[in-house]
Amino acid sequence: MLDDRKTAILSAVVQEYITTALPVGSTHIADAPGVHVSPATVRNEMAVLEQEGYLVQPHTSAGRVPTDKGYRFFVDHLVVPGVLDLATRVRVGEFFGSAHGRLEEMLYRTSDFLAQLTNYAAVVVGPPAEAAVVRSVQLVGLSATVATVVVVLGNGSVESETIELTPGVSAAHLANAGAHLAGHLVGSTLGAAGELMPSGDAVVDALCRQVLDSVRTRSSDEHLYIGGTSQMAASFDAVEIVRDVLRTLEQQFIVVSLIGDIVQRGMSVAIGGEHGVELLASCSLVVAPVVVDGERRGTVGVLGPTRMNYPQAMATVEVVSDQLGRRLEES
Amino acid sequence: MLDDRKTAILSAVVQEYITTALPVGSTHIADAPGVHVSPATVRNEMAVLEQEGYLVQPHTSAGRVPTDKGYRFFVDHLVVPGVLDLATRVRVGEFFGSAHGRLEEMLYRTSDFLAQLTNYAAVVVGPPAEAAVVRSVQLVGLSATVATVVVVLGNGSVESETIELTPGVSAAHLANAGAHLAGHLVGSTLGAAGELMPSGDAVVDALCRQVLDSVRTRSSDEHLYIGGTSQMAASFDAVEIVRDVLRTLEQQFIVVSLIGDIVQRGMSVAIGGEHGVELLASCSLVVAPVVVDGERRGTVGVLGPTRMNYPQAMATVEVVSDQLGRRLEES
DNA sequence: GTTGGCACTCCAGGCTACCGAGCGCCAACG
DNA sequence: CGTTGGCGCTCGGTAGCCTGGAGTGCCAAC
Repeated sequence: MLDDRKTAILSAVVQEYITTALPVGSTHIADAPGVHVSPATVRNEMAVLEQEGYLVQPHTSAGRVPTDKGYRFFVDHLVVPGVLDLATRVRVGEFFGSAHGRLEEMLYRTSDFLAQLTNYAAVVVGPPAEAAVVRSVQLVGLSATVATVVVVLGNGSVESETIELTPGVSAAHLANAGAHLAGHLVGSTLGAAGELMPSGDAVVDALCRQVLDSVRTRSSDEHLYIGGTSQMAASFDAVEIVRDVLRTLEQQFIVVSLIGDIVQRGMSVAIGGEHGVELLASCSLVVAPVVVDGERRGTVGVLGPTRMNYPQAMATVEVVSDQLGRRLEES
Repeated sequence: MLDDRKTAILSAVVQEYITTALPVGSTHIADAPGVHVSPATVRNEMAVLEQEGYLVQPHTSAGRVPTDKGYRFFVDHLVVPGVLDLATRVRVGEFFGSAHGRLEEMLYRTSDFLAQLTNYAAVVVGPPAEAAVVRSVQLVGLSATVATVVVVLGNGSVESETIELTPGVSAAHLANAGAHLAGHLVGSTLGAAGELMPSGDAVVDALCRQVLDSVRTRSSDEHLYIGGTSQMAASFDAVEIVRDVLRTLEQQFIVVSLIGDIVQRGMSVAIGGEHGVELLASCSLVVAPVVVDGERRGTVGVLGPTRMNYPQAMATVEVVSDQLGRRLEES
């Protein structure tokens, strides 16, 4: 595809641009490791790289800047799986060692932590509730027309939902339905639980179905935790981009489906326009699935400018997702 | 304090600056309502207003810009409690009419809604858990060493906390403690519940105390919901300010205590430096308590630039807090 | 006290010039 | 034939200069 020298040059351009954010000229690259030729030669090669779409010039006679395709080649072929520096590994270890408390809180703090490590915004998609074992189901009446259903899951998360009661449902109905549901669900997962047994009371059965529907709907949408928006703001200098990114992050379902899409396609990095979300065109996303007991349970990732530090981001995301998975395995 | 004409001039300057964001010159307000004098006279008056600290010039021979003190006078003496336009009132009505579901979700959606109405960032501080009536307490063991306590409150919110069990606590202990706590707490508020009765079992009593402590600690900190950070980003044009504001918002406890402080002092508007939070020096905060059954239960507010549209923001915050209070009364 | 007039100040925007970084091309070299 | 040094060219960025306009402060006159 690209010969060794072009590869070395592309790599040097990407790395230089990542650190300086300035278009990279031939002389800056001439004696980079793996290159060591005259600037003139570098220019010739760069012209080719530009024709092939790996680099662009902001204007004639300026230095070169990597394109999305250039970054793509870089992450696919040139990022060595490098080990994270010791200090960071220690910090990660300490963080997860002392992490405790409710699942939701831990996930939020993880996103914040990841943002601090990378200096980009970080996202954590929580484990879907439907995959966790139900430990308890409870139906609590709040008024004549409103009740709350509370489901406690084995991974430490608690899902609750408010439901409107149809008139004629009494406290006894609620209690029966609660017991019936508990018998049906406790010990299995929300996703796997089969059809509900009839209880012998039509009102109770209808109520159970209503509760189950409402819980199922909710439990299928994944929770999103976003940290480090301020670091994101710091890595762009155009306020319009910051606004666009924030606007996108506010619509959590976009982000969740975007991340789901990336992971589904087996990718770990989405660069610039690749993901197809207009407002995030100047961003890249580095993600890694969180694996618990051999299955994917959520995702962690960082969101930064396309000129983000991919090696560092990838390594950090990798370590954090791994540790988070282990942490979740314990419970 | 200020004679009528100075007052009218100050008011005109503030309003003009709010809409244009440009320093205001004497000719622009010479024939504003309540002024109607020549530019020269306006200039004389403006010079006095500047000496007294209500206005500043960005540089010699530029127009005037209000100071924090100028805004303060404006909101204290010149904002007529004006009624919100009909369209907005209708929107608010529709919003709360269709609001349902979990308390947390509704509060989040409220903050988002308020942000859209005002075009500033919006904050909602949830009702403190300790003031709500406990409807159910449940203790669920997750493993030999971890349990979750779930408290369902009368206002529809659900508080949960994970606790570490001391070795030797059995499932039976958990069940006993759960029942004991339920008997103690259900029907009263977390804040008001008195001393725990001894149950006759030392292990159970210790466990109950542990749970109660942990729930009490958590229930005293108020939950914060922030919406419309993107609108905030749009109203500043310096990316550093956006970053600073985001950084502050990320540390929720700062915002919560700031808002609590403002409300406590009986204020509804904090302008620029008044609140003492360095990073928010170029922001103003308009807040209103949410009153449920005659008592303060949370707060709503908006956070915008010091040159925000105070009349509109104040009216909107007022209406939303009022409607939210009514909505919460229903449950 | 209010007003028109006048001189002054300062910013914003446009214009020019210039410098430097960078490129492409080409001829020469090994 | 790939590599290299050289040369001319092209831009962007910065600095300097000018000018127009908006605005002020002051003063004298009403």
